[in-house]
Amino acid sequence: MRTKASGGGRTFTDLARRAQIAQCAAEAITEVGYADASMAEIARRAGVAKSVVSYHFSDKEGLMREVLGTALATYATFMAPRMAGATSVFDKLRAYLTGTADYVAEHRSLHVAVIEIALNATSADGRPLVATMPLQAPEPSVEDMLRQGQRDGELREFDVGVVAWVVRSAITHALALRQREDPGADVEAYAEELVRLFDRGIRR
Amino acid sequence: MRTKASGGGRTFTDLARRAQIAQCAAEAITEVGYADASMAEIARRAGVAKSVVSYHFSDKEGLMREVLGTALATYATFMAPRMAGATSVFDKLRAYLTGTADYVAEHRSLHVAVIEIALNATSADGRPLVATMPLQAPEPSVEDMLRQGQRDGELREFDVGVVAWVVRSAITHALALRQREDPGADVEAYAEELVRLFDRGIRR
Amino acid sequence: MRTKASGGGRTFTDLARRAQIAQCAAEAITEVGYADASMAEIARRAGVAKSVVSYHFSDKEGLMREVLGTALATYATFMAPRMAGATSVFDKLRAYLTGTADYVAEHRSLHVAVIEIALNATSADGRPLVATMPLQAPEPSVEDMLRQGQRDGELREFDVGVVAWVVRSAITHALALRQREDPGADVEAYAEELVRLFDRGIRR
Amino acid sequence: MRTKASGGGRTFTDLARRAQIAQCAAEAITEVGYADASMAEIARRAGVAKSVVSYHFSDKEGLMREVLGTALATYATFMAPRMAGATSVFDKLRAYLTGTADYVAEHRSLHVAVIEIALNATSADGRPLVATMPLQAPEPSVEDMLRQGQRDGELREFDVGVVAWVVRSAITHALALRQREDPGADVEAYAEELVRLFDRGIRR
DNA sequence: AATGAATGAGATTTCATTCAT
DNA sequence: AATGAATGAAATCTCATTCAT
Repeated sequence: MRTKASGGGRTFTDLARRAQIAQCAAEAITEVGYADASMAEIARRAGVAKSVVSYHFSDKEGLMREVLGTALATYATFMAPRMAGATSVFDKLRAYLTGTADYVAEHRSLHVAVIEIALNATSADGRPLVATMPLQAPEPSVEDMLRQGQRDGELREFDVGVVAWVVRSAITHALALRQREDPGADVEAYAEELVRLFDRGIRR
Repeated sequence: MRTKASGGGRTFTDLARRAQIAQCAAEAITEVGYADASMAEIARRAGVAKSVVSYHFSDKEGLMREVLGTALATYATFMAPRMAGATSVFDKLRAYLTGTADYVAEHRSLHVAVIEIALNATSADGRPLVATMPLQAPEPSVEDMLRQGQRDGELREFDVGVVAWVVRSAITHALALRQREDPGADVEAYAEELVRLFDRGIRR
Repeated sequence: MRTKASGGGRTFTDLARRAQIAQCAAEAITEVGYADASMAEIARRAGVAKSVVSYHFSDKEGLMREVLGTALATYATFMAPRMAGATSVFDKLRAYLTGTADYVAEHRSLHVAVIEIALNATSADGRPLVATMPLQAPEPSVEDMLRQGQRDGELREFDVGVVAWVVRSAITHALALRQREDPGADVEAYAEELVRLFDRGIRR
Repeated sequence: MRTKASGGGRTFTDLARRAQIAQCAAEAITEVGYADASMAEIARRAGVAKSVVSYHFSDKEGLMREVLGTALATYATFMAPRMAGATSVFDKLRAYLTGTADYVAEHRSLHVAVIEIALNATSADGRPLVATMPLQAPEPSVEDMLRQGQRDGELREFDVGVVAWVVRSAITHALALRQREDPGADVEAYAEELVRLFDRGIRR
C-alpha cells in the first residue's frame, strides 16, 4: 500500500527522491555553474538515470522550482529560532546577519544555487523563472526591522528600501561570492564586521 | 594604404566588428542570461551570420574575454576623471560610489554581463573563466582608499578586506540586481544612500 | 532479468546497436572515403538519428576504435582455423595468403575501413588514431613464419622485416586497392599468384 | 606586360603560385591526412590568405587535380633517365624499383599525397576523383616490362596483371606506409630486397 | 594579384525530453 | 519506481567559397 504524503498526493519515497535530486541539482549548479548543470550532470551526481529525473519532475523548470522551494523552506526553518529571542533592532540585525551567515556556511550549495537560478533560469515564456513564482517575502524581513527601528527612534532617517537591500545583499550575494573566491575565509568574522559596519551606519 | 590598427595586427573594420559583437553579446547576456545567450542569439542581435562571430573570435571563450576586457577598459576610462579631484578618503569614497553608480546606469548591459560571465563562464579546462585571466586590479582600489583613511586616523579600525568587499558589492552586484528587479529605481539616490551609510559606518 | 552482457556492463541490445552502427560506419567509409563518412552519413545508413550514434559512442573517435576492434577480432576469429593445420613455412604462407584473401573478399568494407582509418583518423591530440591504440600484434605473424623458415633452412637469407612487410601489404592494401579498381577481379587467383611469387622468391 | 606561359593562358607568376600552393597542399595532406587538410590549413602553410587559393584554383577539386598532375609529371621526369640504359627485363625491374624508391624518398609528400587523394578525394558527383581524370598510364609500365620478359623467355608464366600490381604496390603504397611507421628506415635496402625477391619470384 | 570579410552549409556533440519495458 | 534507448532541436565550431576592394 502506498504511504501517501500529506501534500500533492506523493508517496514518501517519491518525496525522498525529489529531495535527493534537488539537493544534487543544487550541488551541480554550485560546482559547475547554472549553464553547465545539465539534467544529465544532475542525474549523474544523484546516481540515477536521466529519465528518473524527468520522472520525478515535469521538466527542468519544475526541478529548479523545487530547489528554490527547498531553499526557502530550509532558510525559514533555520532562521526562526535564531530570530526568536531578539527584540531590539540591533539584536535583530545581529541575529539576522550571524544567522544568515551560518546558514550560508552550512547550506552553501543550496544558497549559491538559488542565486544562480535567480540570475539565469528562464521560464518557458522567456521571463526569469523567479518572476513567475509566488514568492512570499522570506522571513525575517529586513525592511520591517529597520522600519521598527526608525519608529522607535533608535535609527536615523534613511531609505529603508535601499539600506535593507544592501544589508541583504551583503550577507547573501556578497558573502557567497567571497566564499567562492576564498573558500577558507572566516564567515563568522565577516558577519561580525557587518554587524559593526551597519550598526554604526544606521544608528541615530 | 592598409588600415591596420595599432594593436594585435587587426584592421579598423575588424576592431569595429569585434566591438559591435561584444556589445551585442553583453546585451544578450543581460537580457536572456548567460545560459541562454548562445552564439546564434548573439549573431542574431548583431544582424550577422553565426559564422561571422566565429570569424572574429576563435571561440565563445574568446568572445567572453573580449567582453570582460572591454568592460574593464570602459570602466577605467569612465572612472579616471571622477576620481581625479578627490583627496580625502570621504571624497574618494563618494567619488567611487557615485561614479560607479553612473557607470552602472550608463553601461548597464556591459556591467551585468561581466557579473554573469564571472559567475558562469568556464574555460575549456572547467575552471572559471575569470580565474584564467590576467586581471590587473581594477582602478580605483577600495582597499587602498580605506587603508589610507585608517593611516590618516580618519577611519576606525576594521577589517579592510571585508569592508572593501562589501562596499564594492553594494555598488556593483547589489545595484545591478536592484536595477533588474526595479528598472525605474533611482540610481543616484541609491548611491547617495550608500555614501551616508558607509561614511558613518567606517568613520572614527 | 536484466540482459547484461559479460563485457563492459553493456546490455545485449546496446551491443547489437553498437555492432550495427560500426558495420554501417565501415560501409560508409569504404564507399565514400573516410573524409566524407560523417556521423550524419553513418546514422543515415543505420537508419537512426545522429544522436543515436552519439548515444552509443562517446565520440567519433570512439566509433572508429570500435570499427578497428571489431575488424581485428573478426580477422583473428576468421584466420585461426585456417592456420591451424599448417606446419611447414610454405603451408603457413599459403594458409595466410589464401585465408587473408578470403577474409578480404568476405569482409571487404570492414577491411577497407581499417585501412582508411589507419591512414586518416587522428586522435584529439593530432596523432594518428592507431598510434594511440594498444594494438596487440594481429595473428598470425608473418615475421614469425619467415624467421622459422630461415631457422629450419628452408628459406634463404633476407631481411625478414622487409619481406614480411611486402607480403602483408600485397594481400591487404594491394588487394583492397585492386578490388576497388576492378571489383570483379578473381581474389582466389590473386592469392594463388602471390603464393607462387613469394614461394619462389624466398625459398633457398 | 604579361609574360604568358605556353599552356592555358597563365602568366609566369601565376604558374609559380599554383606550383607553390600545390606543393603546400601535398605537404599538408601528408602531415595531417586528407580529411584534415583543409583549404585554410593549406593556405596557412603557403603563407597566403585562403582566398588566394580560391583565386588560383576553381575549387578544391581543381587543386587536387593539380597535385596529381604535378606528381605524375615529376615522376615521369624523374624516372626517364633512370630507365634509359636498361634493356633486359632484370635491369629494367631493378631500375624501376630503385628509381621509384629514390623518387619516394625525394618527393615523399608529393607521393603520399597522391595516395591519399586517390583514396579519399571525390568529385562533385560523388565518384572518386581519380576515376574522373584522363590518367595516361604512368611511365614506365611494369606490365610491359614483364610481358617483354615472358616473350623473351627470361620469365616464367604468371598473370602479368597480378604480378605487376604487386610489384607496383610494393614500391609505392607499401614503401610509403613503411616510411610512415618508421621514418628512419633504409629505403635503398628496401628496394634492393625487393629486387632480389621479385627477381627470384618471376625468373624462369 | 591579393586579401579581409562574410556566409550558408554542414560537421560533431549536447540538450531536455519521451516512451516501452 | 526505474531505466535504457531513442530522438529532434539546438549548441559550438569548421568548411569551401564568394565578393568588394
